Amino acid sequence: MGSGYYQFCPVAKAMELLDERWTLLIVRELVSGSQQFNELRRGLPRMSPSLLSKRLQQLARAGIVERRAEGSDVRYVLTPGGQELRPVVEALGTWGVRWIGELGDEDLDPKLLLWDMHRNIDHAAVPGGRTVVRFSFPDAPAKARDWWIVITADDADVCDVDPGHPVAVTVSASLRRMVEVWRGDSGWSNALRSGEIEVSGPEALRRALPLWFTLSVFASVPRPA
Amino acid sequence: MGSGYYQFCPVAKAMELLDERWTLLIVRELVSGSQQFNELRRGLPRMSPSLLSKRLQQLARAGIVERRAEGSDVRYVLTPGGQELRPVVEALGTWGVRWIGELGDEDLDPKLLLWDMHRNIDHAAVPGGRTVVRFSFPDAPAKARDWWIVITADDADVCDVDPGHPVAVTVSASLRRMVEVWRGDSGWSNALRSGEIEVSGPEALRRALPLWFTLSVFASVPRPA
DNA sequence: CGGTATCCCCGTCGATACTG
DNA sequence: CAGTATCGACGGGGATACCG
Repeated sequence: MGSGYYQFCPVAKAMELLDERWTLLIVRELVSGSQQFNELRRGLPRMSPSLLSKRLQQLARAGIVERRAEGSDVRYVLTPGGQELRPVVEALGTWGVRWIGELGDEDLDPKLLLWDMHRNIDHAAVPGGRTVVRFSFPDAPAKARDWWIVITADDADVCDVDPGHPVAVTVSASLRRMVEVWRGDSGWSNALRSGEIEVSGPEALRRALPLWFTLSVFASVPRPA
Repeated sequence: MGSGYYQFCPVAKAMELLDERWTLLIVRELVSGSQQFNELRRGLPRMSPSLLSKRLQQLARAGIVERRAEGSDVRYVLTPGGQELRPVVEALGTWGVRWIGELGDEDLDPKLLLWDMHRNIDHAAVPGGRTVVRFSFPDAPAKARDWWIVITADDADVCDVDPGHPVAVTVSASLRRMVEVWRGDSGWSNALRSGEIEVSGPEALRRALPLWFTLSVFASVPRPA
């Protein structure tokens, strides 16, 4: 960037750091609980690893992130100053979900959707043992059509190939509708009633499934009239 | 920019618009009450007019700003969606004032300081008629050393040349200290007691002067321990 | 006052490959 | 897993001049 604004205004000073491409999305990921390098990458698929590396260094220099290496285990952790960026991220998301209505087809990344969903599972609501949910997006390109989330008592994994375990429930929907439900643009119940999302499997599980997934934190933001 | 993040996340969608250089500072200016093109420029001295023009068009296209031309009078006004960016600007400023401690000498722009101060005058606290306050920054370059604010009942003007009217009070300080007081990093009383800011003039006015200026909205943000 | 037009430099970012 | 290395294109944006 031109790098500096040459202003003493706190907003300007904050933006000198935060207006660079990707920076605030990295903070979002950290706020969401990601800590490892490749974990961050999964939440930022279009970002090159070198750029992520560079940004993490910048954030560390700025005192927003601390790099903690214990042996070969490396973790990026928000400092107290970094944690206070949470309100910034929340304000941006709240604004975004209200005022950026239109999502392009390019924005509908199933990998990202599943990655988001898997880390917001309400494990207490899911039956014990191992539960496999299959997602099917008939309108997506062949390679991105089928996904599985394998849920256990305290973990969840995303697969883009059949993990082999028996599937408890299958969710079938257009990618767009599924994203809209996740974001809270549209409700589960409407989408189910209209048949735009189909859930198949034993009735008890079918009914329970919407409770397994805690939706995006922005889903509950009221929308403009 | 690479322009898009290709994510449906509301934070990402918001940043697609707002992470471009200068954009959020324009919003800050609009939130602060500026409406005319050259008024905006005064709050963004280092921004080229062409870029400002371009950004305003982008903001208009995004539905954040409305361009209202009545005859030859042109005003840029925040739409309802734009007004809801206020919490974003406030969150950024609140974070910035807490965690970006160090201001470079380059950040200490007296023109910007006076511009900020003049639009935050508590006219009810200032004596009636015309009151002229002179600011003197001995450490600033010759051309930026002396400034005058001419305050009337419902207006205030900044001059960088002596407007000729009798001066009611003169404030003398280092630019840095004055900025720190304005931002709330340092209190009026400390700066006055230590002599780092000197106010000269009739005692009643000298005492009253700190009340004439409402400090930055971020001045009251509590600082980290 | 309210902008456009132009010009060119330099840094950013993206893509990809590769290493310990 | 956790990054570095390299490379090239592109375009953002800074400066300045100018117009109605």
